[in-house]
Amino acid sequence: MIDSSYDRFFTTLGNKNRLAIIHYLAKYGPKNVSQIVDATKLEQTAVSHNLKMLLSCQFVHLTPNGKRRVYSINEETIKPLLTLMDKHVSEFCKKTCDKCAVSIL
Amino acid sequence: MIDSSYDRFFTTLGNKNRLAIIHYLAKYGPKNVSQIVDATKLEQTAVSHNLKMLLSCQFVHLTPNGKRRVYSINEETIKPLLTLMDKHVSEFCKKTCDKCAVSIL
DNA sequence: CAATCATATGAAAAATATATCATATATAAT
DNA sequence: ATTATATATGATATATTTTTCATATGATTG
Repeated sequence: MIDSSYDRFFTTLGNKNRLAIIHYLAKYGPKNVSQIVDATKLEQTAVSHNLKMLLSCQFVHLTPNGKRRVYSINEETIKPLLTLMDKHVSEFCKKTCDKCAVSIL
Repeated sequence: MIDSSYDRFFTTLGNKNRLAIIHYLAKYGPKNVSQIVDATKLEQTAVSHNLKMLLSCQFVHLTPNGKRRVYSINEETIKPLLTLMDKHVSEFCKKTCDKCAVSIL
């Protein structure tokens, strides 16, 4: 199954908390772990675990700064990706959004 | 968490078997359930369950034909999506593909 | 260099997703 | 109408993910 390579790619994105982190970084720019913890109200360890996954797929970049670890979004991939999703939602889920279980923002 | 709406969207894609179905339909055009079962070597019930999820996100379309149910890919979304993924993989995983756990096709 | 702050790691527990099994439904053929 | 074929559904079993907990590491400060 030659295409199963995308598997991890999508599962990494398919998670509320990781998407929350992505969204936060996309909106407010580079942030360190504590800031992400404060913003998302997730536990520090959960944030670290999720960031590790995001980093391993290179959806985020890491820039250590002293004892802080600053994460930033990989805009090149994430921005068009989210745009594509928005497009899909608005085209195919216009009036039947319960059908596709994706709410219109 | 305004962006959690994408959640189901990505989890639906983040599964080996559903990606196999998507890939098969993308490559060979509209197929009925039995054909998908034969091609993917999955159980019929598993295929039906997975098709239901894909349909609910409108990644595939359904055209009943007699007692057959013919599924086809939603090219408008799937094609650019896979293109985007390919791009990401080839840009960010060139030599370090173990890092992002996505193998180059 | 001991203490502290920021973050990461690994293992176990809890939650969620997926596969499987039994069965239902719908169309078609006899 | 009965039987066969194609597919779907719901409940449960199984597998995978995610969270949590305890602790480790690494940089900074006093």
